[in-house]
Amino acid sequence: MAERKKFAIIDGKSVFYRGYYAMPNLSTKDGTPTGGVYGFAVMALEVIKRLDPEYVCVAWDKPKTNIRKRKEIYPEYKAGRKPAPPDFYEQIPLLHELLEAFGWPLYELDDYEADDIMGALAVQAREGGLDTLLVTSDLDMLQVINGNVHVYALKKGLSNIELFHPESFEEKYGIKVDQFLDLKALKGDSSDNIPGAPGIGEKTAVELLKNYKNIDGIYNNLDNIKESTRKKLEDGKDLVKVSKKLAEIWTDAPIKLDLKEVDGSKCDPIKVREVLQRLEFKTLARQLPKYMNVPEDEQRKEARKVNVPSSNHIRTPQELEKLTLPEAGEVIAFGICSGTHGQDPSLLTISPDNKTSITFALDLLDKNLVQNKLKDYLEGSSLVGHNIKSLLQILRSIGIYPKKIQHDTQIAAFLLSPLSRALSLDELAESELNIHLPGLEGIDGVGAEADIISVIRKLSEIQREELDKLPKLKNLATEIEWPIIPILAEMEYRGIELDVDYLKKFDEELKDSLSDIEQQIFGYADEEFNIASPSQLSEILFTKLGLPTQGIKKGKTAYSTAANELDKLRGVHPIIDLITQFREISKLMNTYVEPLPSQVDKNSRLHTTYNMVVAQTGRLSSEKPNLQNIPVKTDLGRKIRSAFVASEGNVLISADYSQVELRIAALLSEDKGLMDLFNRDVDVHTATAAQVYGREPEDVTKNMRRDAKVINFGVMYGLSPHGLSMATGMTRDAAKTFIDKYFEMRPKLVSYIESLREKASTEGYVETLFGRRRPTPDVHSSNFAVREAAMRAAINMPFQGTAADIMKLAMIKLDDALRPFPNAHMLLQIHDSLLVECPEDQAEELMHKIKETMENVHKLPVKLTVDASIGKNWGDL
DNA sequence: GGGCGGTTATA
DNA sequence: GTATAACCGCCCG
Repeated sequence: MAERKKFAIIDGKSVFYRGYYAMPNLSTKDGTPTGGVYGFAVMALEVIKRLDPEYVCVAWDKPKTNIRKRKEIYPEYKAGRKPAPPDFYEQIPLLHELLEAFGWPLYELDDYEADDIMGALAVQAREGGLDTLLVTSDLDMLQVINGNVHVYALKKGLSNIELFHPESFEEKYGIKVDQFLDLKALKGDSSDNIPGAPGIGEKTAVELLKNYKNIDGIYNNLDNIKESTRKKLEDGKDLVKVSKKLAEIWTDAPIKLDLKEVDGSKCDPIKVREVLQRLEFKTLARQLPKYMNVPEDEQRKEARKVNVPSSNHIRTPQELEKLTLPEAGEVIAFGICSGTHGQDPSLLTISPDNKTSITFALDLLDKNLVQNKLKDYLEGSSLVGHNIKSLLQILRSIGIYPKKIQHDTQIAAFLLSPLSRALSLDELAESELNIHLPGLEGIDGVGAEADIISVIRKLSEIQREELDKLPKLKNLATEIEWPIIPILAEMEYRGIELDVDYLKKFDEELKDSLSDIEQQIFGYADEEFNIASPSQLSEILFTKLGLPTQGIKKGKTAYSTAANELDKLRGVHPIIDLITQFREISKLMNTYVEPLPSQVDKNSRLHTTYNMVVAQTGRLSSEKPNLQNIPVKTDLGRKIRSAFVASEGNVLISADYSQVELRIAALLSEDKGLMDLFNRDVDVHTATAAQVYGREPEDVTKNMRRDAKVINFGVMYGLSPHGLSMATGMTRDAAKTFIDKYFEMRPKLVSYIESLREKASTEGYVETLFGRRRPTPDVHSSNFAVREAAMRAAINMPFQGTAADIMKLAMIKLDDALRPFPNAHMLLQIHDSLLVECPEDQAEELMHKIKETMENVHKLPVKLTVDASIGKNWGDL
């Protein structure tokens, strides 16, 4: 027997309403509210995916007229409902567009509520032999359940669905489906303002219905019902009657079910994609039911519309031999490898012009042959690509070292729109070109290369036009971002040597002292527990040992056990110091000592990956492993640094910019006093303290210098008097006086910070000396904390960001300066610090050269100072 | 296995 | 008070 076809009827407004409140703040870039539409789409599609119905439609409550007839029966019906907020209604036209794209008709009728439309359609569907699925967040519909009509009730959350059919209904409520209407008539419904019998709730009503079947049965047996309940039933008799009429779903709405109209296969996938894109529902676009997706061959065709480079696959030496390449010039390229840093390269595609693309099967071909063929061409050309740093790793693995970068679409996307996290090629194809780029996986990699190339080409054209409109940003790209790419690629590829044996021995020592400390902690706690679990630790400290909780921060569940909170308890109980030691050792073991040795290559070298498109300020970040947070502050930590060593015959040179960010604050604000301190080479914190406290520098105490240091840094983090008093332990008043005095001394710095606030508010972004931008949308947040945090980030960005730009520029200059020393290599960048490896006999000369190059990186009105040193390992520096 | 809170390493 | 990455425990699906 053929399965019955399924018909889903969605209660439009109720689902939309639930969605609206589930996603309160969603909006598109231009501020159009979209939360309701999103919530609706997620929930409706979830249901469609689960049920896979052949037919779908949406029933809608027509505004205002829809409840007239029930009001005639009971004027108070649905009274007391608050009007929905304006952005609720604003979204309805968007919902209509989405429904049209889905191919789901929307039915609405004067004088009939959505419930009634659903009821009428359900009856007709049953007569037509369909199974009907009512999708709603309103349990009223339960009364129409029967063997062929089921209800899918959406509950809180976006994918929380409860199915009701006659059996599950009975299980949940303890009565039969056909008693539901009477239940509602008895107990009422506050959301629709249906009265019911006053004083009768769900429990009583269910009990009565179990015993007497229905309302008539109950009223015929009043004598058998206990006094108090009987009284309520008698008094409420009229209201119960009215309630039943109100709650009853009508099935006589003048609507005719037309199967052609509700046929789900009418969906227009291209339009769905367009609408979802306009609404910026990117995740959703990837989670559509299959039939709503544009077929893959269609997607290919579309991608090729951008242009159609003919693709040539080189898989044999003969094919490689025959190939002729044009003159070096601009070339689009991308490559794929299965390892990291270009290891196990499998494929390289280049496109010298918009008519040609050539793909090299690197896994099949001899690397030397490919190198011979391509080296001069690629090293003479300028590259266009998406994440060129990875591409360079692949090229490097076959002995090709291009230096000229024309355009990187990933970095350009980040420069133009740093808030966007969607920077992968397929995401950009989707968002910028409206092209769905099928992944390479699963289709043998063949055929997709031409599409990828054309997407990169089109993207780069668009981005270059955008950059042309922002000359400073364009300059940043060409002078800093593009040239730093091959330098970072080289640094990553080269890696740094790790003394694995040394670390393994260190690990043994740490293990011993950790288990010792652990035992002592268990001794004090008088039980074993997981010290690494903040909740268990908090329980032990504050409940079992009863340590004072006064002044200790509280998290969501327990009192905080963070280091600064435990500090307040030092001396109160010996367990505190032990925990601090336990934390330090386990952190070092778990994050550095144990994982790092397992990540070295066959030459004992560690290779990090620098990311240029994460930090909003333009800093690099380092990952897998992060080599920008190798410990240095504690003695134990420095031992880990000592495991980073120069290779045989070489030494390491460390070169750190001293106080860069504060120097940049001085030059950006043109504060003469601050600039003068740096240009006179004096200790800036001591000098600041001397000025604020009105003393001679030699009379400045350690504490005075410390306070001055806090405020010097604090200014760059956008600090408040409250924050300062917290950090220094001064009273609020003392902090305020201190700050006032400081601001008096640094008038230009103060006005510059004010101008940053202003710029963030009015222009919507702040920028570095070199034109790198950071958008500041949250300075307009209605949430005070969010708004203030955004302001602080905005104030900090030009300082931190300009420092980052300067360091990158220094690396570019240094790359040039080191050219005569082919055995000297930059290894690591740690924001304001560079680590270089070179032969021992060149160290002294190179150290001075590095210092010189970094200090004179750019003509600036404030002197930059670099501290440099030489050693056999990083711990010595 | 993924997401999140809590914690800590660096600049 | 700025900017990150990575660990662990814990809860969920």
